Amino acid sequence: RLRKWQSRLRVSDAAERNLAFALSELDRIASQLKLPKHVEEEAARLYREAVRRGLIRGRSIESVIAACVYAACRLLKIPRTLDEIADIARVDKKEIGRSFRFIARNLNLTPKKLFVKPTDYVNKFADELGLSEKVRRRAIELLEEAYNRGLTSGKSPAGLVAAALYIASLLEGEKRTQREVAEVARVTEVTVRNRYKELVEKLGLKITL
Amino acid sequence: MVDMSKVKLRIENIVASVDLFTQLDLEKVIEICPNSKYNPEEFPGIICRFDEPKVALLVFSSGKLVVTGAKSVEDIERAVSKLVQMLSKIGTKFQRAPQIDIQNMVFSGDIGMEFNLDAVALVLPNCEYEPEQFPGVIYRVKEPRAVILLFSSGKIVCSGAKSEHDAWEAVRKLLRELEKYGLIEEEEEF
DNA sequence: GCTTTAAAAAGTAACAT
DNA sequence: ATGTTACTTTGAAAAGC
Repeated sequence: RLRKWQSRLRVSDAAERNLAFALSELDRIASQLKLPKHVEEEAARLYREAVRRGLIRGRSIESVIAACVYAACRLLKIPRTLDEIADIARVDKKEIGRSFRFIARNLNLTPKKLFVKPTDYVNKFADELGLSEKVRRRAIELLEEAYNRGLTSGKSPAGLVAAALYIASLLEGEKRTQREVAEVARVTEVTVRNRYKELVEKLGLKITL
Repeated sequence: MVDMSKVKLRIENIVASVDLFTQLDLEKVIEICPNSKYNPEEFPGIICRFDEPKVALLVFSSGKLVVTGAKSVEDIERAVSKLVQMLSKIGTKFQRAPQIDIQNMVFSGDIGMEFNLDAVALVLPNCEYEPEQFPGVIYRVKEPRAVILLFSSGKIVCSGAKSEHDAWEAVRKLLRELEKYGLIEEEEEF
């Protein structure tokens, strides 16, 4: 009986140590990303739930915590790219993505709950690019038009928003380069260019610059 | 009834496990396999490729094999016969006929209609859609067990099925769901 | 869990020219 | 700025770490 007792203590010790480590890792990521307190709390809630359901097995605590941070951002509509999280977490993007998809499946985080409007990304990227409200509005119009014409399905939302902002910045006379826009959206210039070409072509935009 | 008349499926790959019921000395087997690779350090089996039929075989010392890349069950049977003949020349004795089990079949296909994947993911239960990471909707069918990747073009990939019939059945179930949630009508907005 | 095999879908990325 | 090649996702088995 004593042995059983000791092993229980050991187990709870390990569980507590893991939780403490996970929460400190969460704190580190949240503060570096300057996330609102409620996002950090949501991520912690998701992590505890994932642990309770045994979803951590076979996955590193770090990748799951990073995945919970990303999921919390999505659920609370705080735009943050997976790349930004991968930069500070010490697991690669691929691993975080796998953990994210796994917890999303098992905690019933449906595409609907996780959906973040392109508008939110427009504002985030525009903030970082110092673009005006006029440019943002124009970019959003372009994105709605593109969506209605079936040009967005399957494409990277970040790439689409980047291209829309690039075009809007040209149209409104607040030009940003493809490189600048690609950098904040965390996509390559080639992606911005490809989306840009398609939007200009299929939406019949005339850009004379 | 679901309209499957425009749906197309094409076999792309078949994976089978095979038991030859004979232990194999891989050091001898490598000698008779032209283009083969064997690094026990990184992988315990010999990786062997045939041009006709065009398949890749993983040969293990237990006498078990994995045959991949085949486009038909017959290709797998021919590949196994070919290997058995090669092994016979090396003196391997066979007590009984090899047992072949189809483990996985991969199909590419087309539903014949375009989809707004955001709309699909919004209402289709048990699906995944993360366009930032992968352009298709991932839909898991319970029975028969299979997974279908649905792209905005209407093209699909079905994997995990153990027979062509199961693959068609899985696609039929996906279409039933799409129809049930009103995603089949040409809701293409122009 | 990982290692190795094959193949498609469509998108994005990496590196070369 | 293009073009090529390569990688993302799905599935399963093999023997062993």
